[in-house]
Amino acid sequence: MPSPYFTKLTKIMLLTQTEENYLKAIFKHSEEAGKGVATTNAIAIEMNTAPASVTDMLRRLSEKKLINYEKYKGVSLTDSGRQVATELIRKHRLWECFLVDKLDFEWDEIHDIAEQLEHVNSPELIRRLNEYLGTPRFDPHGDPIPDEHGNIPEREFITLSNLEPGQTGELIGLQEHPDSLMKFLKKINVAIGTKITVLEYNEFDESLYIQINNEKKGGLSRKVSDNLLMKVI
Amino acid sequence: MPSPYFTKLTKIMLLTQTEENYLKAIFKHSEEAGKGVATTNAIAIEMNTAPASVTDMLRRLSEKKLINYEKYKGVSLTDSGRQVATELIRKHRLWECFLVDKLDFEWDEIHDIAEQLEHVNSPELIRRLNEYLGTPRFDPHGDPIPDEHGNIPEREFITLSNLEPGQTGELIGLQEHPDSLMKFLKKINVAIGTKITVLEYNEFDESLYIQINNEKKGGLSRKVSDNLLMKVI
DNA sequence: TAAGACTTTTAGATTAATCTAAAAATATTT
DNA sequence: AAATATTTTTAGATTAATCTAAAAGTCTTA
Repeated sequence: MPSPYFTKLTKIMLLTQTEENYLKAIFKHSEEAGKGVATTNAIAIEMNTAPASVTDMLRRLSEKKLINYEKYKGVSLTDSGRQVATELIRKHRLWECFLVDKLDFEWDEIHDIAEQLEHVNSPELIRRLNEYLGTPRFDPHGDPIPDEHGNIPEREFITLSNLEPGQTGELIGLQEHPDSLMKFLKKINVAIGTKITVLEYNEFDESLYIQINNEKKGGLSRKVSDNLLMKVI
Repeated sequence: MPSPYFTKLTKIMLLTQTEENYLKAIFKHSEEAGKGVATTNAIAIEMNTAPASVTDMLRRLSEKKLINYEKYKGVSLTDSGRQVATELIRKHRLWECFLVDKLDFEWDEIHDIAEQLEHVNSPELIRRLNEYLGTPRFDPHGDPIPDEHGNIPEREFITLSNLEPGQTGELIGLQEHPDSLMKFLKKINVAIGTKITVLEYNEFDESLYIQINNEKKGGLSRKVSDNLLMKVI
């Protein structure tokens, strides 16, 4: 309707998967990382490309007004860039819920599949998927799922490494979730929701002696306990 | 394991989405259409590209041994090309089942979404999705779903236009399913499984006077009745 | 603060997928 | 079987996304 009266042109810009992935990488290394801006190098490492390729893409994303970019000064997302990024994260995490809740995948098997599914473009699909899953707020790794407006639920947590001997907490998420960590946790029977009691703190290597769900006891390295996000109970 | 003893190198060739779409188009215009070979022009129309682009792609698919191609002679799928094509069709139709059965989409809303989902690459995902859906043999349009080996269930049918007055049939599929046809059928309350009785044949324009599910009566053009695949009951 | 180290950008190529225009091959019709 | 029409291929460009090598900018540290 070419009328002079319409006020808001919600331009639906079709992005390539690559562009989408760059926006996610920028989100991760600026806002999510707590820094204001992402650096070219960080993005290159995240995307597994040469820094020169990143510079090139930054120029293009900047032209499309998805990022704020000044040469040599790092990069941050504009409002519309942030909207795209959080929508992708929302889609990724909803699909992860689907894979675990409905198709019985395990939490260490879903990332690569969700990485593909997140690029499927259909707002109605996501609306219905979200409803079908019961509007989950967290994904199978405990990561918060942004809502339609890009608001991300806050989690209050303390890392297991910061619990005092005697305290018990419930696992609500992971700081990072590399495959190796998830496989290890599976082996010792720790998952989202598991209760862990700190029995002893070992000063020498900063490891913990813990009890899992009031049953098995065992040791846990500092590196692992740093990655476990707990709610004290 | 670089051993001289392994015999079968199941080369998993990663194809681009575009290449995959060409293979589907070739399948549609050769085997599925009952012809031996697909022509450059037919593929160009199907893919919405210039014939020159098709020629280019044919050269590349031929190099990858996915098609049999001789200049000016048309093109057919090799065994591995056919395997890729039927897997795509399988994925497409399983996703369509998911969209309708689980997310309550209607049959005229699912094609474009399934067109994207079919390119997600994860055999395990499809294995589980198929199981989750109860191993359906036909999709929401009544189209047969190829099995893992590319075997396509046969349907026996007669078009509604070939039923005699007095005969009743059940709708089991559509010859083609453009949006306009599906929307029309929705409006007159005809869907897969609907029973249709032919009451009269109108010689002048070859239209039919029919009764739907022993209730409403109405007329149907030849063009529509040619597209309705029925099982006589 | 100047030298060296590191980061980032520029320059120039490459590949996949596309286009238009023109040439070549095949098919159809008189 | 010529002439004409249609289909298909070739030739030469273009765009997105990537690369390597080299130049430019910024940071760190001696």
